[in-house]
Amino acid sequence: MTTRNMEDYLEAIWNLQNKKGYVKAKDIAERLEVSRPSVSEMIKKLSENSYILYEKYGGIIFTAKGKKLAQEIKKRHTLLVEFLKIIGVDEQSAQQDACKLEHDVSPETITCLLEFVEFISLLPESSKWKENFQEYLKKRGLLERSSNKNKKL
Amino acid sequence: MTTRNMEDYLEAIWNLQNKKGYVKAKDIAERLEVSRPSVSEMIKKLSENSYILYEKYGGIIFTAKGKKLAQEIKKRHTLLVEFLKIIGVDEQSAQQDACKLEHDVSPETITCLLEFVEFISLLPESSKWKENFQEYLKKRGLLERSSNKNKKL
DNA sequence: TAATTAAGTTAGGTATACCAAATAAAGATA
DNA sequence: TATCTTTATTTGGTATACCTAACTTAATTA
Repeated sequence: MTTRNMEDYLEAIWNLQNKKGYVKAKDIAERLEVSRPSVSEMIKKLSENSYILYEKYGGIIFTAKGKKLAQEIKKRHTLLVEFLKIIGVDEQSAQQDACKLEHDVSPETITCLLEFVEFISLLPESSKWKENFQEYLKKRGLLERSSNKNKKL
Repeated sequence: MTTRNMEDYLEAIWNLQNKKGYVKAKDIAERLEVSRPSVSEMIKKLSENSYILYEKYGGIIFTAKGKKLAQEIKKRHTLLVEFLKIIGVDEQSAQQDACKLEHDVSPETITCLLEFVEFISLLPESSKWKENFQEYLKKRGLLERSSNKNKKL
């Protein structure tokens, strides 16, 4: 089994791979804001669990298993961001939240989210779903936000 | 700051409190499926952090701070369950997912979810949103599920 | 009330994930 | 090529959260 941390590292490696074509421990450390010893440790662990191939002081390559998992994580992330944006979360917060939430959504919920996102995006223009929702948010904002300022939930 | 674990314990204590009127370490252990020593440890920690009042071998009472936090957590949980059910997740999975997700949703996302849930529930019957979504899911199920059986995402 | 059972705590140990400091290897440059 | 710099690893230590086994306190019941 993978821990949420292993998933974070795999995702980071995946992203770096796609962005730069190669992956250095230093870059992982920067991206995840952890120390290099932490990265060394995790690389060892991911390697022991056959998610990546790694030789000391060498490069990092995904195994088939690792690649598959990294792609799944990435898809979950993308889906969550899409969804969060639909309900009005701004891009940056959506990215941040997705990073955390992606570890805990069950496959069933993922399926439902996927269907929801597809459903919304396939709505005919005439349905005006987005406009209605926007309108609702706007009204709500005008009417209630002021009295809700300190309600954090 | 609270860890996600502290939040889990606070929520469990809150729920037991409301259900039974009092809280025993044993019950917390059962509900969270952890050992009694783990509960002792966490009780100590929550007490040190002034979320609860506790005397050895005695009862557990929330402080104002603890009560406030427990209520927030509970609200987040309830909201998440409501939302998940709207998009078609079954009750049980919704409960389970909410337990995990509730620790990681940002206040901003909570607000958006809340607005979304309210928007949906306030839709006039004539909008037939739910019916349309149901219909969509049904069609999708018939058309694509068979070819998607092994796609886990 | 004394003995038994149930509940809670302490002691000691595991696993994950983090860190700083020290060391080792690789890569760059003089 | 020898030195210096960068990068990576090892070492040793922290914090969280978990556990079992042993012990203590409280509650029950004989």
